[in-house]
Amino acid sequence: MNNQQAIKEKPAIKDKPVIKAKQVTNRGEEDYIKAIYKLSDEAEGDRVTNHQLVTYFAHTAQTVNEMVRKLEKKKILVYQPYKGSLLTALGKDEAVRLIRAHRIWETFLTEKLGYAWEEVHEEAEMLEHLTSSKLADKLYAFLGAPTVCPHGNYIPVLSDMNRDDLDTCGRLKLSKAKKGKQYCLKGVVDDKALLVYLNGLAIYIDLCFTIIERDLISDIVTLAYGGRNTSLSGAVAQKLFVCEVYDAEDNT
Amino acid sequence: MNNQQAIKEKPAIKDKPVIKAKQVTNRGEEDYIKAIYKLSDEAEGDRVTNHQLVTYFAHTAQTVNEMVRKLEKKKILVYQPYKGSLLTALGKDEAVRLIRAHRIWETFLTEKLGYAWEEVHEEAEMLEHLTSSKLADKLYAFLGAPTVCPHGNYIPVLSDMNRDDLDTCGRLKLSKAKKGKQYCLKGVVDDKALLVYLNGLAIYIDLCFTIIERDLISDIVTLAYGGRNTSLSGAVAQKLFVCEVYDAEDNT
DNA sequence: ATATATTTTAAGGTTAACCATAAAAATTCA
DNA sequence: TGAATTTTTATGGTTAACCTTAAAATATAT
Ligand SMILES: [Mn+2]
Ligand SMILES: [Mn+2]
Ligand SMILES: [Mn+2]
Ligand SMILES: [Mn+2]
Repeated sequence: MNNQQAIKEKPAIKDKPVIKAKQVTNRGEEDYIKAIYKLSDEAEGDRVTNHQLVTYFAHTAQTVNEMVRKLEKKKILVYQPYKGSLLTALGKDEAVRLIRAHRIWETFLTEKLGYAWEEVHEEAEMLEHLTSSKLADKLYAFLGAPTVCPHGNYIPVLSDMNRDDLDTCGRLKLSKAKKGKQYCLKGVVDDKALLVYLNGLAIYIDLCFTIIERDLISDIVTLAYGGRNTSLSGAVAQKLFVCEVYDAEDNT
Repeated sequence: MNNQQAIKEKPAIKDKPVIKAKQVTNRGEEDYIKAIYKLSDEAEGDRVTNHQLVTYFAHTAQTVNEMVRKLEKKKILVYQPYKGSLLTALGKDEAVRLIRAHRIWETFLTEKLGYAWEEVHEEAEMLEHLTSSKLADKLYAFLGAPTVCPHGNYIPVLSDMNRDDLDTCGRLKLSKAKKGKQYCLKGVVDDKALLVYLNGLAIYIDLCFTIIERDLISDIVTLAYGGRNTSLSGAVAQKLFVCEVYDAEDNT
């Protein structure tokens, strides 16, 4: 209905249809991979049970089973009924890639755009799925190759791909810290309610404090910092990662 | 099956399930909105026919019809069979919001991450759908409130929301330019093949040139710039937007 | 060793976004 | 004013990612 129908020569420059998103894995699958990677830290034998995924995602057992079986077919994990799932090397690479992208975005949003640390997780949770290695690497370089995200968690690099202790390395859960010693906060679990709670207590990454009380019966840790004392439940203390401070400096 | 089942007190800080992506419109719909907005520039009476969408997306007529009817139900457009679709005010706002996000991302990718201008469209095409107004505004401020994207197209701001001439304002298609006059390239259609082609010809935004030949029979424009002459087809010239340069400066 | 509880899976459903085939309706052209 | 062409729409499919209900398999605890 227009000019050139017989003159069809070179692949001329013409209006191209919008590109189709054709990814290998999609958001649903990718979030399962990350979840299994994360949950396998705590679980015995590193296996992640379907039940863990049911509670983590608030999906039905049926849905979890379907997803797990699908990822199994894709060689991303090995699944044993009643035992749980174990990521393959392929699956771990995927997980680390996603966690890397996630933390890079979180760093970008806080460092460059001025987001608060409790605001970045949701955004990163979406952006991570659209992040090619190229984009991740360019962003990472732009940020100056940061080692940690705003919550103090390590941003993995390629050489970390198969390290299993990504989230602990060198750090200690505050719940395992000892009375009388001094610690520095180096990481927190990225949970919005927790982050807002910590804001209210003026607790942030790199804060140093002394443990002045450790009540093992009520499971309460009491910290002293900035001229105040704060008591935290064991549940919260389990979500804070610290390093011991050896040189006893003044930190009022 | 664990510690506190009777002690259910405050909304305690516990593991939250991963957030669910709950957007009002999704990628498919959003790309239709943008397409209708873009195509309505050229179309008569601003209406966009289903046929235009069929060729634009390379979707079937059936699919286009379904999407159009769905968007109609959502009050995003008004559709008249055999006539075409017209965006409502709501639809236009959506379109401009998306175009704004798209161009902001493109600017970020080139200005901050060093992407080439032909590499950014696909990335932006995905990122735009995950961009809240908050994110768009923060990115925009971070970029220093740029007026144009890497392809020279205007980045709309809120006050532009209902302007219809977003993509022309003040500029002229090179295909309409006159022999002997001098012009400055101010914008190009964001088409990858075109961008790569222009790279090869050392043609970029803000290049100034003189039209030394305008062959209306063969539909060819010949430009002189940087000590060279280049001939472009009318099809290409239609995708370049220029401003006339009045002060005849030296630009060899 | 059973009974109970938990976990898995079978069977079938929903919605979104696509597809194909073909009938119906409107437009355009001679 | 037909006849040819184009546009729309009715019907029915597919896949991905969720769901419910309920049966089957396994684990655990007495
Ligand atoms: Mn996070
Ligand atoms: Mn995610
Ligand atoms: Mn673009
Ligand atoms: Mn898009």
